[in-house]
Amino acid sequence: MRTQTIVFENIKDFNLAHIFECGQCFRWNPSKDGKSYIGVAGSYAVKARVDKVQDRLDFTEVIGIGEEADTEVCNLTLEVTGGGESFWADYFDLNTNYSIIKDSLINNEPQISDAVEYGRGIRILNQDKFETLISFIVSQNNNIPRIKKCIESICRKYGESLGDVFGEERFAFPSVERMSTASVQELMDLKLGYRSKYIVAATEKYMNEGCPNNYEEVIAYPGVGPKVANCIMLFGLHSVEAFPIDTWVKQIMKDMYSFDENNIKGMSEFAARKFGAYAGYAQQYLFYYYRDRK
DNA sequence: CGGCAGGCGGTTA
DNA sequence: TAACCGCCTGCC
Repeated sequence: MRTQTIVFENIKDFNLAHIFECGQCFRWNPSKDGKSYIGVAGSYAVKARVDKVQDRLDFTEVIGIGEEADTEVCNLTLEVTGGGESFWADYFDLNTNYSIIKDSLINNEPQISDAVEYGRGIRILNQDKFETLISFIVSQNNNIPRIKKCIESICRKYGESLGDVFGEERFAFPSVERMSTASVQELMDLKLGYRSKYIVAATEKYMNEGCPNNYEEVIAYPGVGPKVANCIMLFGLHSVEAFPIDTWVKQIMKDMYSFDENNIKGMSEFAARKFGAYAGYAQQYLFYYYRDRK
């Protein structure tokens, strides 16, 4: 399939590895060239690359995906099968000033500064709501490689083919309508396990009621508890005050603030008080920092 | 083999 | 309301 190129210039606080490895998305992977990530967002395939902008305005250097161009000014180059500039600017949250967010977090809680520095190129993506709902139902009691495999299987079976892009066939995440054709047995065959019935029921509910708009509506979905609901709020609805508490965050809160690991309520209240409207960003910096150190 | 991985839903006390 | 338990699967 043909692609077009979109370039966003002079971006700060942006690092592909930080963005794609901080637990918010499941459909991006490093490309073999070591300088790009390839993914699918919405119904578009995309290859993303970052160039570091040097002192001379006419010279840029393509850097590897693990390298640092995030506190420096950089350019983001996207090869995409569709979507306009505004779609991709929104997807990558390019109109948000992360320097302000990071300064605010560190001022209110100096103990978080190492984590913020470590994940300083993180962006909270604006992902499709239905995809986020189903993906995080799949994520429960599950590990990342298998979550990615499960979601890829769903896309392959029910999603629209995007044709051969960047070396292999890519598939969009299925629409609600297409997903509603799936049976529990079919999903079991895709190795989704006991989450299969949740996915069928959640798709049905979404078909009937439309997109959930707040935490109470999200957690009312089958297979969605507090942790998954907060992930959907943060990653799907972009409610950046949401603070998902998973097994990693429990460990972090125990280590940093001596919380009992069962005291979820206490951790939530602490996060709301300490990080306020930016709790979701704090969660991402902390999660990425601690998980990478294990 | 048991334990565990970005939990949830149902049951029990 | 808190504590416990079973659950699909894959990997170590």
